[in-house]
Amino acid sequence: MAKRSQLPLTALRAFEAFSRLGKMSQAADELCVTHGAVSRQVRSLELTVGVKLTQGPRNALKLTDVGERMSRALGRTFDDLEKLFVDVRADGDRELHISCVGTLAMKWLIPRLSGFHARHPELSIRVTEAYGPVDFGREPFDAAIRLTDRAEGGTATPFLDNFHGPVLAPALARAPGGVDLAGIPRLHTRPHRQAWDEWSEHTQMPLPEPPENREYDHLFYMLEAAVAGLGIGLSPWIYVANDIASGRLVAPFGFTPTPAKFHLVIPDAPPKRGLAAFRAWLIEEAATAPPPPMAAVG
Amino acid sequence: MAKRSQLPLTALRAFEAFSRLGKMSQAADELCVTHGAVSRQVRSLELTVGVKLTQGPRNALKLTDVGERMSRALGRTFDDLEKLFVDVRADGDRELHISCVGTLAMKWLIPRLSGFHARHPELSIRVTEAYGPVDFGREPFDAAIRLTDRAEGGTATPFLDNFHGPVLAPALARAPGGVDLAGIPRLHTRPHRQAWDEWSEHTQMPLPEPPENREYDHLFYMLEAAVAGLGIGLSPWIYVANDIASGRLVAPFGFTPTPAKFHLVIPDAPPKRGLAAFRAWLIEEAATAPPPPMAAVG
DNA sequence: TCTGGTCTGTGAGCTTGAGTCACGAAACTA
DNA sequence: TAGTTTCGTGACTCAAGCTCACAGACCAGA
Repeated sequence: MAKRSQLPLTALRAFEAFSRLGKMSQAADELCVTHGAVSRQVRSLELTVGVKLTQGPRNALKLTDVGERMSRALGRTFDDLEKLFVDVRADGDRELHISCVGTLAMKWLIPRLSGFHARHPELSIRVTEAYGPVDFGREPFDAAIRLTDRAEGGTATPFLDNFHGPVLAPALARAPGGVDLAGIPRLHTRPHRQAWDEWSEHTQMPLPEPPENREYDHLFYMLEAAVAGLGIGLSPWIYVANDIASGRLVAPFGFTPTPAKFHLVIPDAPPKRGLAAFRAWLIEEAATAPPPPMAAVG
Repeated sequence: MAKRSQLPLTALRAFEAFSRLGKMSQAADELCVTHGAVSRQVRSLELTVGVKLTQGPRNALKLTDVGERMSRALGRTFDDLEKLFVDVRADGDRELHISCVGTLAMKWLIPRLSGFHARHPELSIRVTEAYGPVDFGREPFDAAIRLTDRAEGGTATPFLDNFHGPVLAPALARAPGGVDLAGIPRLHTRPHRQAWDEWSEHTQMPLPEPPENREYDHLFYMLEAAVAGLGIGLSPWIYVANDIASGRLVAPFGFTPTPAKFHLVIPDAPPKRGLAAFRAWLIEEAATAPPPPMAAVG
């Protein structure tokens, strides 16, 4: 019986508008439908509750007593509902939800976010790790950060160049005769096996067969292996900047720019409040980030 | 912006059910839909409010903080809505809404209703005047009273025979030579012009041409004219029983049953609470009503 | 009393939101 | 490793809900 799952919500909304405005045609305007639609909805509501809610001649419809009572209660309830909805939406306005490739998020974006919060205390950033192409019509993201060489599904603003280069533990690099790619085990990541070939192409450096190839499921594991002296790995600059600064890793060949850059992708449709500020901050932050040691031009 | 006219009510209901039950599949059961429907609605709600409401792996979905707050407020609001709806429906249950041919309502039903109220104080009867065939699927009536010789759109129970006969003012009837249909102006009602012919047919009485024919828009006007001595009119018994008892009118030919009887028509679908009591009372009341003076069998 | 204006009711037909079905993926569990 | 539970989703379907256009009821002013 009368469970909430069966509530005729559309009819209730139509009746609420009619009862508040007094005229079906005005209610229709508010609901952006025709008066006929409201008329049908009100009639259908009367049928399901089994009570007449309206009375009087067509051109001067009034509510019945029951209709009057229902109107008052309904009005309050819809006020609540509307307020709730607006509140939650306001939460949404205060929060920028960024979809970001996980590695950049962890090593670059999140460590810098406190600066953004200090400058824009009224905005909060929520970062979700994601990799594939983003579809703003399907997921509630306000923007996405992706490493790509072309825009995809929205307007993409490049804000950070990407560099990569071989890194290894200092102890391994200090071997007699300098760093020889043919003499050190080579470390790979499974998601991006072609990385070394790309680097060779970008730098025009020959890539001799190494004594051994090791493969890791994730860049972080690979980097830990490199720090431990297990071989030489290829890594984007931003992920190892700290390790190089602290001397845990060295980059004997420097870093080379890749064609792909980090882009901020924003949906074409509605420019969300705070997004411009975020983009400006992002570009500024990227500009002040320390540049990598460049590759010795071969 | 975010006006109540644009509220995604279905999505809100789906999310409310999901947030209360914790599982999409349970929410789907409650709403009598598939889990896919709930999934889509929740996702669409997240898109329109621009906030993620759920998080976690598929098989153990949780609400986000915003989702949690929204859930609480939504739950309360839907509680209100459900309660309101049930209350109004309960009003409907206490009230029997009868569609009744106006003349019977005024002269017979309404004067007797106090007896019904005394016996069933928990029920209230609302009588609306109507004439045409009733469509319970279109109007919120619980039952209808019609003068007909066949059932129409529902189950019809005959409860009161219909009689008709010529009536006129006593002064006019006392004319020398008794009442002569050929010598008295004949009164008609516009909605039922063939009434005199039907009476002639039922009684096998010849119907000579009168000196004059007068036509009235409504039976009541015609009866007033008869009381005023303007002519002889044909009226159903129940409408003139009081006038005859009080001597304002006389019926020199008595009254003749018509094939049509008064029927209580009730919808086939849901037997409304109190309707059985009303029908019983109606039949009883009709049985104890005084019979008319019968026609002298010609 | 006529005429024009306002408002709602309604038959017929159309559009699209909401749902179904069936499959797949992700996370557990034994 | 197989089985279970649960949610996400592409493709398709269907009827709730709407529009359109007309009609009927009422009113007001000339």
